[in-house]
Amino acid sequence: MNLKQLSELLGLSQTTVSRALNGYPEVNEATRERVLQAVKETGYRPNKAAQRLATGKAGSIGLVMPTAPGHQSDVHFGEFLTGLGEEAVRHDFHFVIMPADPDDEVAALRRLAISGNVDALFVAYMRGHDPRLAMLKSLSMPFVVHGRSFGTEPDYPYLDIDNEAAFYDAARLLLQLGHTRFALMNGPAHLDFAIRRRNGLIAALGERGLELAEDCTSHTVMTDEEGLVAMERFLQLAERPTAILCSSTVLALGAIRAVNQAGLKLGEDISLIAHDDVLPLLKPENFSVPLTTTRSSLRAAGVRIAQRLIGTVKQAGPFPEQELWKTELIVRASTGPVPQS
Amino acid sequence: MNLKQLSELLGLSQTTVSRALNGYPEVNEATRERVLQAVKETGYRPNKAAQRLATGKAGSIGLVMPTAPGHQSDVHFGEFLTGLGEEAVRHDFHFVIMPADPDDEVAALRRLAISGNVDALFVAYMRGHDPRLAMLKSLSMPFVVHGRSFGTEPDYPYLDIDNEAAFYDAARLLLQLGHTRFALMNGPAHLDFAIRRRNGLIAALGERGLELAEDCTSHTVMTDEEGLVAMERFLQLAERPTAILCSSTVLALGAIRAVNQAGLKLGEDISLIAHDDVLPLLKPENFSVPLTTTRSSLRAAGVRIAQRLIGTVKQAGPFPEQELWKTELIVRASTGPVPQS
DNA sequence: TTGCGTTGTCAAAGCGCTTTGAAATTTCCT
DNA sequence: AGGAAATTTCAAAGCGCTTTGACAACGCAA
Repeated sequence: MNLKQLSELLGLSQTTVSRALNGYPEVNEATRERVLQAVKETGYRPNKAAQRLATGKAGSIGLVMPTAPGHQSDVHFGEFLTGLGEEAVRHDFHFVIMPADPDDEVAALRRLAISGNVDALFVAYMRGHDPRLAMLKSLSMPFVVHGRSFGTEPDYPYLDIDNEAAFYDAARLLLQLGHTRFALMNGPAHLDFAIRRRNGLIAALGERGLELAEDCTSHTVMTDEEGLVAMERFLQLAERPTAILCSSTVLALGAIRAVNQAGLKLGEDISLIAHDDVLPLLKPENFSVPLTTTRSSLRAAGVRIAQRLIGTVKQAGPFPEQELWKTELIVRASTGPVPQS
Repeated sequence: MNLKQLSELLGLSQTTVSRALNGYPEVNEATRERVLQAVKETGYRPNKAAQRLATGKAGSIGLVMPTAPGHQSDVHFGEFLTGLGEEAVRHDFHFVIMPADPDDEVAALRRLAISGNVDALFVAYMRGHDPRLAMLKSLSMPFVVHGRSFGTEPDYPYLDIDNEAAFYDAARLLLQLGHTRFALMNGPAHLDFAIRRRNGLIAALGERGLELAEDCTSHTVMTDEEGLVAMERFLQLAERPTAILCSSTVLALGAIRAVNQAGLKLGEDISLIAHDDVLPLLKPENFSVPLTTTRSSLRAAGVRIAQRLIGTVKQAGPFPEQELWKTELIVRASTGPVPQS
């Protein structure tokens, strides 16, 4: 069933039916009723591809999903997608997801944009000096970035959390508790959030004349295995750190296993603060020793970015171009005063 | 840059250029070279919507993502998607994801199909007597179901794991260890896998003249909180169960917390077997007491389903219509002989 | 009655691609 | 050399929709 058939059925022209459907004013109310009724009866749905071709709009936002045979799937991605979806469903928008090798992200993004399948782009996993930004700007397609790109002029639309402040504040808390030996379990070194969190920690330490030792820093993908390995390394150091900052509750999971296996007590021998993306699977309050965290909901960020993206496509703007969300520092039992020894 | 412009640039007709691009034989090799060269230089990409409109194929597979403001995001969904993506990227396919309220899945699926945006559909979260099957069959669009629908003639294309055998085997193991008091922590009662796993357990118990008590069964969404609550309830029973079957490692996470809080020892006081979807986040071997599991990789299932779906669209078939994968029973430390008491 | 502004409807063009059927060109065989 | 066959290219139609610009039909004032 297509427009033509429907209009023939009704004895109207395609134009009129199309207008009736799309809420144009220049059509008789009675006619509109009749059309709507027919749509209900026939179950007619406009062909999206044709609509897209005719209008240039498709009601969809595009994103690239990094994936590869060996590539670990990332819970953060799923959680974020849920947030996007929550908003998208309200506007009858959908997603076009292009899976791509992580090395191929720039090209994949370009393909997605040029394909003419999407109205707007969402970009995540930002890196320092991210090459995608220049490409995106040249594209004249709306986009919003989750995160920022360290070292690039921040003149693009983004939503980010204040990673630097988060870890600065977290470090300050631990400093006030008397800790002086810090370690950082971070995400991959080239990612923007990792850079900023590290800077936040270094800034706080610097104020007390302290430094972050090289061997007390780990940059890895954020899995619990890597957390375990990193923590085991820290624990074998001559000058064992007593305060750990951790970029993810996933990493913390492994780290805590290492602490337990070493027979140490979290919150007493070792204090740990992790960043909490509010993953439904990993609630800091449910850890055997509830975790002190810097918190910001990934899902909420997804909702907000979808709002901005969809709003822009629908010209419902204007939206703020840059948003920087504060994180919450939530103190639980995994932090305590520095142990006497 | 579109086909017309490109063809004018080359002094060829659109037809020839199109044919050159799509690998048709009736075009001179030299001409093809020239076209390919021009494409490289201009960065021309065919408009997908137009292609879709003209051919009826779009190189995309559609799926519905259940989502709602209160709705917990589901790790399993993300993991599965990764699997699909891993295969899709090899064929330059993408996904069209339609977020939809869980109550609206049938309608959402129909919208997605009729929209003309997708070549094939993937369907998950199957229920007993699932109403989507009849709709799908009437649609004349390829689809593959992950799971099955209990109570419906299995004449549709699916890939499922043998849930019944999995829990039957798991129960047998525990029976051999002397356990007689069983409990089941299952997923939502209307879901197909939950029905079959329960049946598997009941069958194994039946062979020994045992029954599964009503108050030793819980059907909940699979979060660690629900696992905790369910296990707490089991532990307060007069005739406390000693053998637990658990439909997810996520549930197990909560269950184990309850066991620990009650001062009991997993693998001694309580034996537990969980089904393991091989979530990267939740490795059974990394639990403080490594978990005995029935295992089947969700991601691998995703890859396989994508193969079948894409193969069908590309007419690369034939593919088996029905596949039933065996699960592995992997014994670790969370199971032990029934405690003497 | 004529003339004018509204209102409701329509035919036709166009979005960018594929594909059909025919035409132009080249190649081959006798 | 002449004609058939094979190769290469093309013009035009069509996919299903939106939108422009024109055209009836109507009511109403003059």
